[in-house]
Amino acid sequence: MASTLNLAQNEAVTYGQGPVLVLAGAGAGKTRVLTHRAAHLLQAKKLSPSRLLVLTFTNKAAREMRGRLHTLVGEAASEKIWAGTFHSICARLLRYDIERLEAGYQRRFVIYDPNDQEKLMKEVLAQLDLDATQHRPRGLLRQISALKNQGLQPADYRRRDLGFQELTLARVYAAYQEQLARHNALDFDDLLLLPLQLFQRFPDLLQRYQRHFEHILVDEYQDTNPVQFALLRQLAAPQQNLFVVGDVDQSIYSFRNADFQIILRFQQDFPQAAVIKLETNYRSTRPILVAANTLIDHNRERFDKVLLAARGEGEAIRLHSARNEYQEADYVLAELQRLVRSGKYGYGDICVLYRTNAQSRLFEERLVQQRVPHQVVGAFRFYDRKEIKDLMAYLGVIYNPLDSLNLKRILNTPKRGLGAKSIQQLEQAAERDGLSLWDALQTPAILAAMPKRAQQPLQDFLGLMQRLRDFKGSLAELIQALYTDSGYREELAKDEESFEDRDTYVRSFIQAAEDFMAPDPETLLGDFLQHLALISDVDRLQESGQLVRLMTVHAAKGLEFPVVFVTGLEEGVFPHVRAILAEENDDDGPIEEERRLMYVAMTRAEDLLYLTHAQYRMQRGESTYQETSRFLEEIEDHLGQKLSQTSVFDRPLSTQVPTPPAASTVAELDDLNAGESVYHPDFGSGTVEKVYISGSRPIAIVTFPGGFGKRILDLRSAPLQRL
DNA sequence: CACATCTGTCTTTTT
DNA sequence: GACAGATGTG
Repeated sequence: MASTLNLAQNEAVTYGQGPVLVLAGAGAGKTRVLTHRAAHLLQAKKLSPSRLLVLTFTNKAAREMRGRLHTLVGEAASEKIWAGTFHSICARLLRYDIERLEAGYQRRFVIYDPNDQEKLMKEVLAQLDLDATQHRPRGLLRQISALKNQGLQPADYRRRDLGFQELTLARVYAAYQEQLARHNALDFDDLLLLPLQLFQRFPDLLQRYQRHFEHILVDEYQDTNPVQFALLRQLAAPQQNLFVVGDVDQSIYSFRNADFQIILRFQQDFPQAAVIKLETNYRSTRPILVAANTLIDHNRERFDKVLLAARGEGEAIRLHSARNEYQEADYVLAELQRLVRSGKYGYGDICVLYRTNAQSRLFEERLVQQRVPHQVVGAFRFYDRKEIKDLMAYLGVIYNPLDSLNLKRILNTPKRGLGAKSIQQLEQAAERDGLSLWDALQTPAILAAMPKRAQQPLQDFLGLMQRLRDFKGSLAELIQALYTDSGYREELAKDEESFEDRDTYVRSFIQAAEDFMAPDPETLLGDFLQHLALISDVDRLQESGQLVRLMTVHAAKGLEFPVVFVTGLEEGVFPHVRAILAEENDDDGPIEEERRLMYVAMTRAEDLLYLTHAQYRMQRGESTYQETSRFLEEIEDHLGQKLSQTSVFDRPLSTQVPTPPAASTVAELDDLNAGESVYHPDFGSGTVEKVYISGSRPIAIVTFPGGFGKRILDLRSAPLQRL
């Protein structure tokens, strides 16, 4: 077995052939090594660019690598290499050969995102006469995803000895898969699985790709899932010229079936493998690194590795205990404003991290109030906007008429008077005649049988789609045409208040189509739709501009910032409750993953690291007392101040401020009426707008002047006092 | 048929 | 506080 080598970056770059595993800690220059390895192969080894396959974790990473290779090996070569995520590369392969599979997929397939999947699953459940409240669509989809990732097809699974529950799952799985094929749609799992099936069924195809890709480079190898591994292993089989880089301690995607055992097993899977360790961190100052090392050392399952700081001493980590989430946001805002005013840092040097997207709201509100330029990565995505999705649905149907899900979405968008009844009748007719919804629409006899008042709208819709499908012009012109000709723009214009915003979004969507480059005009629409489906949140991180960035820790993987705030360090938030619950059931996996996540968060920081937590936080409409995160305790010795000092006044509100016990609060406020004045410790005094019961909960809507606006408060728990 | 309002449910991370 | 689904109203 090959030995483990401690090499400098440049030696790793030029290291021999055959399988190579580079284990590199955070900030050790993984991306640099990968990029230079690519350049080395292209230049010194005279590898033809199209023979190089680079698999990155995000499309952004691929784009950036191309950019850097640009300067290293020239534009022509960098454009010719195959670089992208597993998903986008697989989609590309499938576009060529998917029709070879018997399931009935066609070249022009579309990709269904989780929203689409859920809609489809609801239809499947209805079709099987299963109650969607009893069989949760999301739960079923998760289980199906797990089966797919074990390589189990519906038929394979059925053959097993199944219990009653599992039998239902087997039926649902089979029906779901059949529906996908009928829609000519793939989900994210299929995107990886179908190429594997193709390779198994058609060895000639596999051989072609094996011969084609002489070298394969993989980034973030610790987050590879078993299906991706199977693909890699097959593609790399003949020469095993596989060069992977990763860090076990940064494996944070197990919920997506990533398995860090794959990186741990590399030497067993490839006995010829050389293992190179890069243990010098060039990113962070010593206090940050020492704390991060201390934290991750609490994990049991890991390779022993300590990061050495190439940079010297720096400022101590700063801890802040806020009373509640509002004051946490205030602190972060005040602090980052102070840093910017000091002149040492710009807004673009600062990043605010949190565990869940829901936490972003307060920070964003404050940033807007204070007019601080910022960008929220993820959260509410541009492509999730209704108007954009509606237009995308049109494009989807134009491209792939079998996409009945999107067809149903646009049949009555904008409103044409085709309600649920008409659509249902159409579906039944299609079902009866074994036609797709689209083909049913093309059948005169079916149309004639529709109710009178649906006739004209249906004719109009058909005419519109016909014109759009025959449209000659650029992609941007097509979208512009469908925007106006469908009457969609007119419908948006009816709401004067929102029209300007929405129209602007649509125009930037059209601009995006205008800017979109595809190698072949023939496949432009397909490429564009694929791009939209596979684009990730960080992919849209704006490169330029001095903007404060807000994102989840997951989204921050691979990024670095001079100043980082890690917020919400509370038991239940970070680490997340789910992990804590698993731990109580003797499963330490999830909590260790949370710890790795914390490790990732901390190691994003170059100079300054802030850790914050709140003692109270609103969760599901209730203000709850939050225990300090265990992660803070684990690194207590390395914090600029002692945790205990701040923990001392971590007292429940009731013992600190003389607030009446909950029961009497409700009793007292029970007869609260609109128009009364109340006092809230966080928002000050306000006026009651409305009092009502929501379900079993007494709710008051209170307006607070002074920037806090309208708040919905649960009277059982809100610390309100009458004035 | 379209829109408004109410009610019950709910733990996260994403290609 | 968000969201989906149900129910009520014009």
